[in-house]
Amino acid sequence: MKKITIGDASRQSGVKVPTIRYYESIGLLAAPSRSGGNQRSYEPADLRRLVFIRHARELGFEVDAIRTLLTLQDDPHQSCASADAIAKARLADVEQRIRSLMALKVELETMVEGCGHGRVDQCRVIEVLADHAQCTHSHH
Amino acid sequence: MKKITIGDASRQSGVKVPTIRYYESIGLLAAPSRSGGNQRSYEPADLRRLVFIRHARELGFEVDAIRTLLTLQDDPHQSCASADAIAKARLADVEQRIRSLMALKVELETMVEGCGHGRVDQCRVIEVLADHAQCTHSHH
DNA sequence: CTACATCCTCTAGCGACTAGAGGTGCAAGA
DNA sequence: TCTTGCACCTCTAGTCGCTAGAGGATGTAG
Repeated sequence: MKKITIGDASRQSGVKVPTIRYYESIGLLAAPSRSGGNQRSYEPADLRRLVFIRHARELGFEVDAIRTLLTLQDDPHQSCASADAIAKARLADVEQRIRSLMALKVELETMVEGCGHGRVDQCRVIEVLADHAQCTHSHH
Repeated sequence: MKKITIGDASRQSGVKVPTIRYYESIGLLAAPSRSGGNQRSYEPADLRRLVFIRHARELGFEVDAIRTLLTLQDDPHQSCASADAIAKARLADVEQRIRSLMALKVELETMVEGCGHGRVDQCRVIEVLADHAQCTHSHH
């Protein structure tokens, strides 16, 4: 069997080399065996784990949540209630973020549209920032 | 005129006390005069600046962008092209974020809906994370 | 005068990496 | 065989925008 170096693992998983070492240092990925001159040598299972982690990070899961998801994956006979709860919490968070970003978008659009491209003292961008009362939304 | 302590400034601007000191340390807010036993004493103009900063932060502007916006505000005869550009860049960023969060939401919803609340080996949450090919969207 | 809140400075920590220094290992071409 | 040059190693420090805490000084109310 050919040995998988950290560089190969990086290319095959899409996780950068220093990030792989970082994941090892925080215990998200088990330390692999070393071959020859102290170089890390990975197994296919490690690659799958890295892809899992990358995908979860792309979905915005925090490292702690991923830690839990990984232990669940390691023991497939457990109830998946925890995984479900984590995903639901993340979904709620994403929905909340979308709501505030939408409000923010409206506010920024008003600012940009109101800018007459003249001097700063007529600029709505600066004006709105200086005087919160001018906001269309007052939720923040 | 009564002296405005850092605590008053905090209450009136909505910026926390350590954050005000932090803003001073990074040069976002000028160091105020000190009165008596070395305590900071603010002017009304400082309060307006703090509100400006807080509002800009709430809109997601980075400290560097705020620095530029503040220098623009200080010189109202300048062209507001920079302010406009900063706000437009921020708007584009917000729109991009909304788009990716929407895609993410769809993916999370699929995961959560697909969870049969049984054991982990039938859980779609874990499954989707382990195998990226199962994503409805493939942009990431 | 005594509490007690508020202020001061300074350092360290958060999350999730990223960058760089300074050194070793390894495979391929001359 | 030697050398070139990339990939690897460890370690520390930096990123961003704060936040927390230690340890001490000051200000105010009763």
